[in-house]
Amino acid sequence: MQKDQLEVTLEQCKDAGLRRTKALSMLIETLITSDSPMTLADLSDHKNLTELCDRATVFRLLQKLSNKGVVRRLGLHERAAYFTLLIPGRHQDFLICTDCGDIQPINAPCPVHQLEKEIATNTGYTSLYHELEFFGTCPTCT
Amino acid sequence: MQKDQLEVTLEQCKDAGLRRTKALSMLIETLITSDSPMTLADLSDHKNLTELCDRATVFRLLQKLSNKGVVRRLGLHERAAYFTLLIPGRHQDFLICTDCGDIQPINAPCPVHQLEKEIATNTGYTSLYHELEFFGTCPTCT
DNA sequence: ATACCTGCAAAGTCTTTGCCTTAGG
DNA sequence: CCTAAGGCAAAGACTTTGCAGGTAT
Repeated sequence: MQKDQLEVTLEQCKDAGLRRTKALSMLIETLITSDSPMTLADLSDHKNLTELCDRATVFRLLQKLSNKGVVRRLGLHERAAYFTLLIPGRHQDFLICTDCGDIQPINAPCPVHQLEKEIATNTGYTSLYHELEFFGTCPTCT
Repeated sequence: MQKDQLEVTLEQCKDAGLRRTKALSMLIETLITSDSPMTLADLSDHKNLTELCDRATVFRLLQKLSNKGVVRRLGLHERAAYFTLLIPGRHQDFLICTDCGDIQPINAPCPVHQLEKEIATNTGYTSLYHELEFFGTCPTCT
């Protein structure tokens, strides 16, 4: 099943015009095997890849794969952290344009608080809070 | 109302042992006025602050304010972007420990997809997707 | 053959710190 | 006064790019 996924993804890459190199295969395999997202450093230092290729290669592969929509880049939009005042009782989720970077607050009630409570009880995590962001292309950039 | 918020927040800062300086007041005021989160650069280059103090000052203030729980730092946890394979029909949300950085996938059904559709219709954004992360202190780090 | 990939090393971009001066309380 | 805060400039931490040589197709 995971083996299939590797082939499927490599096929996608081929269709996208990428050559089938060892680095590419191993990168994809590593991502498939991992059950959570990985950073450039995680990947480049992973035993699968660290001997096999340079970090610049991993970087460029990830870059291409993001553009082709094969992988998704999470967090670090605009390469910087965002800060916001922490006002008790107030919570904001956001809608962000992946093209122009425009950020707007969402005024719909956040549907996540209930789940947050459940997670607290189920996992034993304390001081829970969440971040919810929607990304897409805004009408102007379409 | 917003004026009150400024005073309330400055009071918090005072309780936290911070001195009331021009830079601090203006930083808070700027954050209150903004309706979405701002980066270090946004703040430091903002007309309110750019002439008033150095970026290092803004940086240090934000750092203290985060520690005191007056502001929250969004995104860029671990100072790096995360990558994940984009498998159609599969979607993962995450639970992350703010102490040790442990990331685990959440297996509860994601309660956000419905809202995502509504947002698409209401705003005209296309290609919508979302990122949802829960943060807290894991049992081991408590 | 000929694009495309890579490794290496250098250049960028921001963040973070050290140190000495300034100024709240 | 005494200690926290701020300015300036240097140091870090990663990311990103240029170039010369290797490789899949």
